[in-house]
Amino acid sequence: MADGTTERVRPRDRILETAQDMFHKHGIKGVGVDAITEAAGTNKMTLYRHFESKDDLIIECLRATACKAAAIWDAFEAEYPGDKLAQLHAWVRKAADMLNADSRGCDMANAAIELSETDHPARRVIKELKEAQRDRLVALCRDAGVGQAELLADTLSLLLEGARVSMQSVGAEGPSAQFVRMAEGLIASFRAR
Amino acid sequence: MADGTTERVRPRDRILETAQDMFHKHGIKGVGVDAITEAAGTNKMTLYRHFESKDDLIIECLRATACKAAAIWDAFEAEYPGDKLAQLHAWVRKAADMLNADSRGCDMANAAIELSETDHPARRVIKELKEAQRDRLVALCRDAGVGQAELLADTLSLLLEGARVSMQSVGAEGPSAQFVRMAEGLIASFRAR
DNA sequence: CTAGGGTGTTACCGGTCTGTAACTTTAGCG
DNA sequence: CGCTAAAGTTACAGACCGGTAACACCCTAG
Repeated sequence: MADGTTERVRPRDRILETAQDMFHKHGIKGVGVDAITEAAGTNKMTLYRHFESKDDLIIECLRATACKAAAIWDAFEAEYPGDKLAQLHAWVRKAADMLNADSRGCDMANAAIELSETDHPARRVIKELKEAQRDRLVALCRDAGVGQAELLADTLSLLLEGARVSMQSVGAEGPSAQFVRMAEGLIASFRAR
Repeated sequence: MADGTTERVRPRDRILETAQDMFHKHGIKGVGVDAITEAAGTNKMTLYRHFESKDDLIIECLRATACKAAAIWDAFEAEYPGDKLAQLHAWVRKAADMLNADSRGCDMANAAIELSETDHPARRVIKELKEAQRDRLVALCRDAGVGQAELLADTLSLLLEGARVSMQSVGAEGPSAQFVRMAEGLIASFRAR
């Protein structure tokens, strides 16, 4: 009780934060609600008072991580106000940094793979959030003055998605090591047109 | 013998085939050994007489799918003997075909994501098999007369890997729809250098 | 025909999972 | 202070999981 961190934050927020972390590290099907509540310093009943089900918790976690990702995007605009091309390069750099710092990839993509049931409630949420991120990257490419902005944005998307999954199957020394070179080369190539 | 109507496939092979299919469709953690044996028309005891554990079965399934993938590669050489550039384009076409025909992506990548335990026995197998595929694609690019063959091969790898996972999170109308255009554009770009 | 190995069947073990019920304790607040 | 709502505790239900034991069967090789 001396440490205020576990006491100050509401149980719901502690559960959400802990669940995000554990889902990310061990996968959704790799962690049970008991483990989450224990790590969050609470209990199962409290979890089920705040979330309808584990699926509901999963969805809330995905929304929360997407929210954090959006904050990172906002930071680009704050760092290079108006300079969309600089923001695009910052996006590449940030993506590479996150690749190096964490080898578990994208929570939404991982969830889509784990939750193979086509009617899983999290699927439509994943699609929504991913489409929003795609729209944002397309807008960034377009505003950076790139012709064929959609194609560049989609190519960068696939490259990053591929790098994140390649990281997990062959490690950091695999193809993902060249991500920055690939991305920068693509941007230069599209701008030259 | 020579009785084609009742093709008696050995239980081990039936189990292996069925497990590959079910792991692919529902994920590794999404299907139990009971479901596999039932679908294979046998029982759990027989499975454990042929495989040490579920983990062992997983590994054998991955090896089997990698073997099938290798056969597809061999088909390229058979179809365009000696013409490595044609084989590379065939690789792109085949990859796109498989993307359209099946939305569950690569078994090895999916397994790497599902089996988040860093010391899981399947992990080293996945890495081996993926590295072999990478080597093969690098060799194909090099023999096709492309400068910077490694970089092209790695870029194509990431694009395909990304397309397969994007397919599962945002669907076929997402960025993965442009895979062929991206890949062909890249090959042309690398060859022009 | 017989022996034996591969196979099928049933039952079971110990553990884990999501989710719920009933009750007690705590914390905030007028 | 006392009231109330939130949170903690314990126990449990019902299903599923990977894995094993014991035993009956059947097909074929010798």
